[in-house]
Amino acid sequence: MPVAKSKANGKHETILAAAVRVFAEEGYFRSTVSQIAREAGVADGTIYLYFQNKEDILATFVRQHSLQFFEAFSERVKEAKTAVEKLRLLVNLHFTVAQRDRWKALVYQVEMRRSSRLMRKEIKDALKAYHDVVGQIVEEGQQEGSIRHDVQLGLVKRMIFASVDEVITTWVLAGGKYDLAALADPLVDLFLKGISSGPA
Amino acid sequence: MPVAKSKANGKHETILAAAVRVFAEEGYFRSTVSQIAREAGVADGTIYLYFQNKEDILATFVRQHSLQFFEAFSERVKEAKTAVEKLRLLVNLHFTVAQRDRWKALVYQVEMRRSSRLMRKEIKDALKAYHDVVGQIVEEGQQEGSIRHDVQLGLVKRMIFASVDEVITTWVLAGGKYDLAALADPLVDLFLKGISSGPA
Amino acid sequence: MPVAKSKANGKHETILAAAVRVFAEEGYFRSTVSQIAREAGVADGTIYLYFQNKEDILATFVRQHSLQFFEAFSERVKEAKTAVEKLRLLVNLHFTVAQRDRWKALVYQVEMRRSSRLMRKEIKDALKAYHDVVGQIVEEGQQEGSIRHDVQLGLVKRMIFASVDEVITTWVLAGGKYDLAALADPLVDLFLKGISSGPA
Amino acid sequence: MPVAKSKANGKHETILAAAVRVFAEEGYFRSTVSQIAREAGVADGTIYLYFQNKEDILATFVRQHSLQFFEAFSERVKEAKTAVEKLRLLVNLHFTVAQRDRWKALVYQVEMRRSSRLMRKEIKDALKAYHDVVGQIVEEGQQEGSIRHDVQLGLVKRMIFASVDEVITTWVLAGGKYDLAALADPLVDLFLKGISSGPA
DNA sequence: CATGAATGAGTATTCATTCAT
DNA sequence: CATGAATGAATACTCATTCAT
Repeated sequence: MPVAKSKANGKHETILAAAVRVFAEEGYFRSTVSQIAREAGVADGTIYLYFQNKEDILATFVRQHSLQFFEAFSERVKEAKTAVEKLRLLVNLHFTVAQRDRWKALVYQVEMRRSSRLMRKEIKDALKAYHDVVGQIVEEGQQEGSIRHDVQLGLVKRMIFASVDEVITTWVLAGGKYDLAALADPLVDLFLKGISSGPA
Repeated sequence: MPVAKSKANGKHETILAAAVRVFAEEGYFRSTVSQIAREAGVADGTIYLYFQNKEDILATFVRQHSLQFFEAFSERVKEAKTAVEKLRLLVNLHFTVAQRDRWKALVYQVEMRRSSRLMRKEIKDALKAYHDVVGQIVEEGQQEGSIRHDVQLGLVKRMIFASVDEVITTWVLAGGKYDLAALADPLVDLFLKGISSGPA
Repeated sequence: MPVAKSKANGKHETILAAAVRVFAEEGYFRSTVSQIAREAGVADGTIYLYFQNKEDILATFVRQHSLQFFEAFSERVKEAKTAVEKLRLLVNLHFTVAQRDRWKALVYQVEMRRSSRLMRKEIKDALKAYHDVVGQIVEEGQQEGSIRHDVQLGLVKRMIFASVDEVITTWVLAGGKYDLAALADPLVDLFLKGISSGPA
Repeated sequence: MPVAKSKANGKHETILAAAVRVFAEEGYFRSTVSQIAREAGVADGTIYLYFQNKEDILATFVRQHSLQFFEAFSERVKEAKTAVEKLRLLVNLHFTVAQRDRWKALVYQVEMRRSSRLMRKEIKDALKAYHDVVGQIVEEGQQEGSIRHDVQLGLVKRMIFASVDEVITTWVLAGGKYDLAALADPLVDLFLKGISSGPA
């Protein structure tokens, strides 16, 4: 069964991978199409056989990376029974994926947000998908009775997303020196119990 | 006692204010030094009498904005007795300031992170200051007994900073349509009590 | 007797015809070899089996179009007895041919002159052939006594060629809205009698 | 009395003159902005302080050259009494101007027609001005009785313009080897008396 | 003969920064 | 202090042409 011709020889992937490496090292704006081509071992013009322009490379990566993440989550979420378990799983997966390929994480966390017009949509889509997942989990938890009803869903989504995102970004920028995945459970505990000592 | 010469005629501030407006409207990278000069009503070259380069304008704004924020906080924190009150005050102030000048907030929240080398330091400094303040509050709360001891301080700092930051950014990008300050208390409640319904 | 291989399956003509359409619509310089290939229904590389390069396509068309024109003239000139009749026939044919296929005329009149090196020769050849024909007619007329002897042949040739050419070009660029052939006789009358009212 | 600042130091003219030389030698399309800059002794970027883009340089030259030509004609036409004298003057001036600066003539005659969109208008304007002048002369001649009434004005205009144009172009492309101005009167004679020997 | 993926040379244009006035 | 004309490095993108299949 033949795959799409333009992807048959994997040049699409080769270029994408090369671009991620270059973006991670140089930053999106300082990266040059020629650099990416060199890193990918192709001619400059070849880039444009597979991507519309420089920004499209980044957008494609973001789209694809998001997709893979949520597919993986969909797959693994079946293991979880309760909403809390699902939340732990989500955060864990996020941290694990980031730890597995720091370059991808760097681009996804930091460089993605630098571009513009075209990117805005990709970022929005990715964020929305994340928010939706969190939202479902929270609502499920409320039905189960494990999560309070007197919370503003919008705030909860933002708190969880932003915190996870920030912890990863910090780890990435610190050079990936420590064990990121180990922070998943403590962070989820914070989400669940808060920092207050009393019964509030 | 004479003020610094470069600030004597207020041209420094004029340029800074103009730059913030331009950055907010065009985005840092698409902004042009000429645009800023025109907006400020000075010649292009004049910019370089008051700032080292384009990036320095942004860095100066960030530095100054941070400074003002923490000065204001230092002033107002005296009103607060407990750590929890201080936390509420911090978040409230952050939201209020953002709401007061959305353009500044836009640049501070969004554009600041787009630049590089030079900015890295400014961002770090600003973050560190914020983290320090949060850290002090949390430790104070722990001594008071109002905040649990079994939390990782680093995670708490990041959670609080990232969540506040994200809520503001969302508000800014949404065009400042709703009342931001009203979200301060609910958000702090989330920090304190978490989302879990049980006694944990 | 086999025909030239490259013309056996008519692909040569197919490409040529496609090119003329593309050149006419886009202009020579904005036209792309890929566009021509697509219009002709062949692969990009196939073009180069039948033509040396982009310019050669245009040159070939010009050469061929000129040839056909002068063959047609040679054929029809037999009908004419006097030099004046031949001149009328030449101009008439030129106008009629242009009117029959405006796209070809557009390329021949306008685009032909845009290319360079290689084209210079083709244009020269085409012009020379035209000049030769006019020259023969004029000389014949001088022998017949119908055309003055005190004219500079070079100027006469240029006047006739340029005027016919210009009238066609104007018609082409105007979108072929009016009847071009009807202008042949009035134009020849101008050549013959001039604009002066007196007996000169 | 100060001239417009941007033209005060003649850089506008310097660049224009340099461009004409480069266009004449290399042809418009093969000419490079860098070449023009070098020839003018300025930096590449300086070109864009005085012209919008490459094509604007050519357009400016054409506009200016046309203007100068018609101003000169307006001035000198006062010397002429009859329509025929005016016609001789027009053709003479055209030939003389071309002979005076062959480079300008080369660009005006040959390169001008190569560009596109923007140029279309300039060419049209220049042609129209020429046609108008010829048209006025012919009509004046008809009123005087020196020019026949049974001619199509449109054809006469085209014949005269095209013939003059072609004779100049031939001279230019031949390298300006012979005396162009000497051809003015014989050519006008052709226009007036035609080539026919009989009393028509 | 035919294909079309790959090539890579070639270029207009922008804009942060400088410096003579 | 202020100006703004001049600089020139830096870069994404196109497209005619080739050649392995």
